[in-house]
Amino acid sequence: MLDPKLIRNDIDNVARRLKVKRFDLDVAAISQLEEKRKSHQVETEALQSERNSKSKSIGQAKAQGQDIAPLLAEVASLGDRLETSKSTLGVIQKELNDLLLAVPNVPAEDVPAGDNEADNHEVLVWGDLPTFDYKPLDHVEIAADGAALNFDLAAKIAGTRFMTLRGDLAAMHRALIQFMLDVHINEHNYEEVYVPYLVNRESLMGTGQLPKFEADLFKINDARELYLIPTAEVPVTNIVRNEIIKDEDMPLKFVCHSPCFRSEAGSYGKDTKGMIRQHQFEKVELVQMVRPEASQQAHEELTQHAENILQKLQLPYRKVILCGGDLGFAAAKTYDLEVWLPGQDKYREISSCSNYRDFQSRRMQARWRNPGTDKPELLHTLNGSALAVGRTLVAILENYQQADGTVRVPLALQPYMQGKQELSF
RNA sequence: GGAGAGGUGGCCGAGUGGCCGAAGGCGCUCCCCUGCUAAGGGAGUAUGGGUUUAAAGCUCAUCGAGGGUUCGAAUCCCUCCCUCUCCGCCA
Repeated sequence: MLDPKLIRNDIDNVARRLKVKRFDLDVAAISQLEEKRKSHQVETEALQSERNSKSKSIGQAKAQGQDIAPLLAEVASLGDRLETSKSTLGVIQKELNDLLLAVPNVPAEDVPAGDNEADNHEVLVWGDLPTFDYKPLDHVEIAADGAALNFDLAAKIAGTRFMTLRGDLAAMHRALIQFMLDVHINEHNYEEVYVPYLVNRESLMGTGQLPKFEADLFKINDARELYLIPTAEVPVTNIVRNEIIKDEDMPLKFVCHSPCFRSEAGSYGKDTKGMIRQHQFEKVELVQMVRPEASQQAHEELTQHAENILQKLQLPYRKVILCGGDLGFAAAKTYDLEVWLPGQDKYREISSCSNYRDFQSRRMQARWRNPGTDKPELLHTLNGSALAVGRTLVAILENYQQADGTVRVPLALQPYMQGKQELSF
């Protein structure tokens, strides 16, 4: 959520900046509602104040044994007026709030203009693309012939957009998770957390998935109204919801492995083949809560932490900064890391690292105590995949494939696989 | 799943209709006293919002959450959530 004060005082500027994100802020509707809100709130609070003081004097009169009937008469009509005023205010506030909850974050100053993926700017390219003396296979051709990777089996068990892994491939999948966690914990100084995979509405509101993107989520069909997490970002970031973090505990740096569940409504027809787009996948997620002035620097570092995984695995990739039109709802700025997939002959997203600034914090009331002012202030949140495990597996299969149909195990991963150097299918 | 007890400020804990945003204690901050240590005295110490910006002032809300009763609710009623104890079940 954007700062209501900013929207009140500088709405045209906010609208202008949101244009970069291809979002049309309804300035007229908001200004009008805001005006109504103000007058009704002032009126309601005045009535409340009056009622409070009258009630107090009734109490005092009663304590002194005086007749309170005249006072009661005085207050009689107050209740109704207050009731009316309150409910009108409630309606206005809800309307305004619903409107504001649907307004995306303002992009950072250095976010390039653009409509979609095609307009993202390349920041760097890393690694040499592998060369093959045959047409490189895609991961499905490499692994799905045998039992190692099986979509039909998963379809029987669950449905489309699921997969099963068996044997060495399942082990490599697990090894990747372990490897990534170890690097982030030991080299990048993150604290590992384990969190619920089912979360409530408030948590999803906090990070911005709700109310706008309900269709992308799997919802549990019972009275508890829980949702399967689409990313560990949701439970991990919500650790600080309604909290005031001590300055000496900042910044908080969490790493979390979790499964992710996405309904991917509207994605049908895209990536129907293979494990690129699944309803369930594993991810190792980095989350940071930092002092506001530190978030830009933290964003660069966090992205570098994700890049380090790709570099250790010797996977060629490029880093792009998302243009306004491609930027997510809650993000102020995002770097995507795209890994090279020889089977597709292109770069594909494997990580997305975002700075949310105070957008999520404001929704969550996540604060830190600024020692300069000694007051609670909104902190900044960031997160990034480091990395999406399934897509990393795809990248290894395709980049490390050999003419005889086997796949080499990246050097960094071998200690996590009992020294195994090669997978065959 | 069954039975019971609870949820109050950073923590402990009082409060069962008005004088309560909340006693008292602990902790923390500042000051005083004291040649160290220990002890003692005083003051302060929740969060969010509104009031055209900031500060002050004024004001509203918040005692797990949401409704209700009442002129007035931490306190009474209803629903939900959570915690604890015992029994059952269980990885």
